[in-house]
Order: sequence, then C-alpha cells, then structure tokens
Amino acid sequence: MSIVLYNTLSARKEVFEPLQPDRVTMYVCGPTVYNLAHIGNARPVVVFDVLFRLLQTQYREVIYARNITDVDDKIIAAARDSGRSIEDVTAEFTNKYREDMAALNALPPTLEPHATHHIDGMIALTETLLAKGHAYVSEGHVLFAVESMPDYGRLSGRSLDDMLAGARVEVADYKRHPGDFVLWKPAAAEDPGWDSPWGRGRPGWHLECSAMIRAHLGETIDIHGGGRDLIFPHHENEIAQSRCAHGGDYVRYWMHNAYLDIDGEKMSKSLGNFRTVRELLAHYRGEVLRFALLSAHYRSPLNFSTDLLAQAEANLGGFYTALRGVQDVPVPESDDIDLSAEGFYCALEDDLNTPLAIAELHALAKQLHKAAEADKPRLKARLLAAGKLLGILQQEPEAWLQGGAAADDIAPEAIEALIAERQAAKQDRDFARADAIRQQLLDAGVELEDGREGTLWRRA
RNA sequence: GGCUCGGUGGCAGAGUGGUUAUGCAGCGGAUUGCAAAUCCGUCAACGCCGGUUCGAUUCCGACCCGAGCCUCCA
Repeated sequence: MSIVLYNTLSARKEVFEPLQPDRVTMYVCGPTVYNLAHIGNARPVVVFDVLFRLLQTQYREVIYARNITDVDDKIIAAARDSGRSIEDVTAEFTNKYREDMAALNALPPTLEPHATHHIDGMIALTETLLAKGHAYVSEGHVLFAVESMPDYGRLSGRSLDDMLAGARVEVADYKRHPGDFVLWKPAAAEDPGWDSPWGRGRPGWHLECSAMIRAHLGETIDIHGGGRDLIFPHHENEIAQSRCAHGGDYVRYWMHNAYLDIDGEKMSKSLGNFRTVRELLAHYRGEVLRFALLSAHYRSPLNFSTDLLAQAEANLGGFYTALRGVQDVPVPESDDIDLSAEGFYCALEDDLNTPLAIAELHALAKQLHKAAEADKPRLKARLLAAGKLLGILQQEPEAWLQGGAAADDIAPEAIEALIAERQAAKQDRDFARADAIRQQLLDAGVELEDGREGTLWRRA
C-alpha cells in the first residue's frame, strides 16, 4: 500500500515517501485575488483536494498550504480601474474564491498564507541571495542571476542556451542575462510598497511562494503542485531562489495538472469562452462540476463542455440512484473498510487515476443493485467511502435526485399532489389520466418511478 | 526556432506485449397497465508507415496531426 506520484522533476512515476514518516507537507499555488476564479483555476484545487484526502488516509499529519497572492500588478490595475482600495479588492475576491472552492467540495487547506503577510521573509530571502552572490542590484531592482546556478532549468528541461535561442521578448537592459528574474522591484509612489534595503518596493512574483514555504513548511517540502504553465518560469524560479538560499532539495515531488479547454478551444477572454466557477454554479451543482473535473486524469487535457457536464450529471445520478435503493440500510463503521483492498483506492494511489477510480464506483454501484440484503450494508459503506475520498456522494440521495437545475420549475408539494392524484387514477384503472399526469410532470422536468412501496420522483 | 506532451470504439475516457476497461449513446431481451429504475445480452477502437517479436494498440524509428511552455496565465 503505497502512493505513486508522477514527479515532473524526474518525468516519471515515483513511490511517494515523505521526508518524515508520518507527516506530509504539501503546497499548491493559489489564486491571485483580482477577479473570480474560472473553471480552469478549479482544476488543481479539486485534484489536489483528492490528493489531500488520500494522503490523510495514510499519514497522521498532512499540512496542506495554499497561498493567496494579494500583491500583484493585476490587482493594482483592478483596484485602479474600479476606484477601490487594494484591500477592498483582495478581500472580496479572497472570500469569493473560498466560497466557490467550498461549493466544489474542496476542503479548506490547512494553511492559507497571504503574500502581504510575508514581506519580511521575502526581503530576508533576497538579502541571503545577494550575500551568497546569486543576486545583484541593478537600477533599483534586485535580480536573480540565473548563471550563478549550475543546474538552473532542470525542472522545465531547458538550458540557458535554449532560452537564449528561443527568446522572443525584448530583454530589459538592466538584466545581465536575459533569464534573470526580478526578486524585488521599485514601487511607484501611488502603488503599494514596502520599505527595503533597496528602497520602497514590492516583491517579484516568484518570491512569495519560496518565502511562505520556508516560513510555514520548512526548507524542504514533500509536494508542490500547480498548473502545467507554472513549471516555467514560476516553479523553476522558486527552485532557484530557495535552493540557492537554503541549499537542500526545496521540493521532493513536483506535480502539475494539465489545462482544460472549453468546447475544444483554449479558454481565453478574447474567445469569449471564459467560464467562471460562479457562473457555472448558477446552472450546475458544485458536485457536478467537481465530478466533471475528475472525469479525466489530471495530467491529461480535459475538454470542458456541456456534454461533459451532462455526463457528469448522469453518472452522479446513477450513483445516487443506487444509494437511494439502500437509503434505509444502516452503514457499518467506515473505519473497518480495508482501503488497500479496494479498487478505487488502488486507482487513486496510482498517481490519482480518478477515471479508473470512477469506473470502480460503477462496479460497486452495480454490485449494490444486485446484492443480497445481507451484503448491502458493506457495499453501501464501500461506495460511500469511495465517494468520500473523491469528495462526492455525501448528500442524501433523495435530496440530490430531487434537486438540480430544474428545481425552480415546480414545487415539491405540487409534485406530491399530482402523484397522489395519479395514484388515485391508477386505483380507478383510469390509465389515461395517470399517463396524462406523468406527461405533465415530465414536461416540468420531473420523472416518476413507480415502485413496490410507492412512487418516487426525480428531476430529469 | 528550442523544450515537452499527446493522438484509443458515435462521444467521454482508462489500460495492456497475447484474455471484457468503464460510463453515456445505440441495438435486442427481461421487468412494467404504460414508463422509469434495474438486470441480461449485443455492436464497436487503438493516427500513418516501417522495425523488433511466435505475437504490438502496448516496445523502437520515421512520418502526419494536435496541444502546452519559451519570463501575464491553473
């Protein structure tokens, strides 16, 4: 029973072993709080939430930190454009981010450090890098000298020569090497800034993660995650800063999720297919969005479409239908489930193979439908345990099936009344009337299921 | 141009050197007053060309196509 993770650094799957036997440290790059989170932002949150849940089944202590970037050019611009204060903007979008991620059943991280609370640490880190000859001051900026680090570029698999060859951006003339990046930059008088040995300024983008990891998790952490696009330059530069300042390994397992597309196209503002989580939540329940995000492996591109969401909805409906069938079956203590023997668990242990895990849920649901009464409690417990690990299936089945997008169309009381009327019609063998009611409800988005113990209904 | 990753049945999406992925959709059947749900059965795939092999979708090479990164970006 061991977790295997794909490590970007080695470009292969590795058996996961934390630095300390019963304690895991994990850091995931969080949002820059200047606008609403989009569905692409939600992918790493959901993926690493599953990892967080998985790790907690094996390790006594799992410290999961996800930062809030609350100082950044885009924030300054957003505040200026809306005539609001920086604090006002960052507070609003920090809160909305938390709400949106909670709606996706993402557990709150253990720690949520804010960049602006760690300016001292960033200045100290910069001073260390200067003292060790890895950084230099130029025209008010402090820059990291990439040539001072022999294996710079290892994470992203590129050399300084490659980068020179591929340079397509004009190089600022205060840089010694085009790859040098800003640790500290001067702040305009009207912009937020902090006093430093190099004048009033603010930190470069990469610095905060290095400083906050050092402050909260130590010099070497087990897992660092984020989107693929962060491999270079962000994570490469974090490595450079932290390893040159502190030595050691910095991060033992680097994990990166692939992008998602919208209807086959890259999501972008210019294409007009930018989908915020908040907007999607108006049409789909968070659990549906979450399931859709988990329906492909995290390292594969995922095409986010209405079709995908419909499939997610259908899959979840199927699981909840299976659970509804055993609503009154008591669940034994979930603690006595041997996870290591469970297919869904082994699937997740293998680099978070969520599609395979979901296939195992289908197998469990099928068994549950066919099970003898005596076997149902155990199967129900196993299905619920699997759902819990994925962050789904924890609602009351009846509530789930009767909720959904069409929930405003017709009230439950009206549905129940029509069902009663139809029941009476059936007693009188007035099937024409009974079928008319069925059709009427179907038109309102409600499907009826006649069973031995009465009629159940669900939103279609 | 440099670096990296992919191309699986109608769709989504795992996986494997030789045996059913799974789900949705379709088709046939059971069940139902009719349905739904459920069950049983069924159809169908591994970009192209070579190579290695007793055997390749799986390994190797070329090619075609697609995606990402190259200092805004999950």
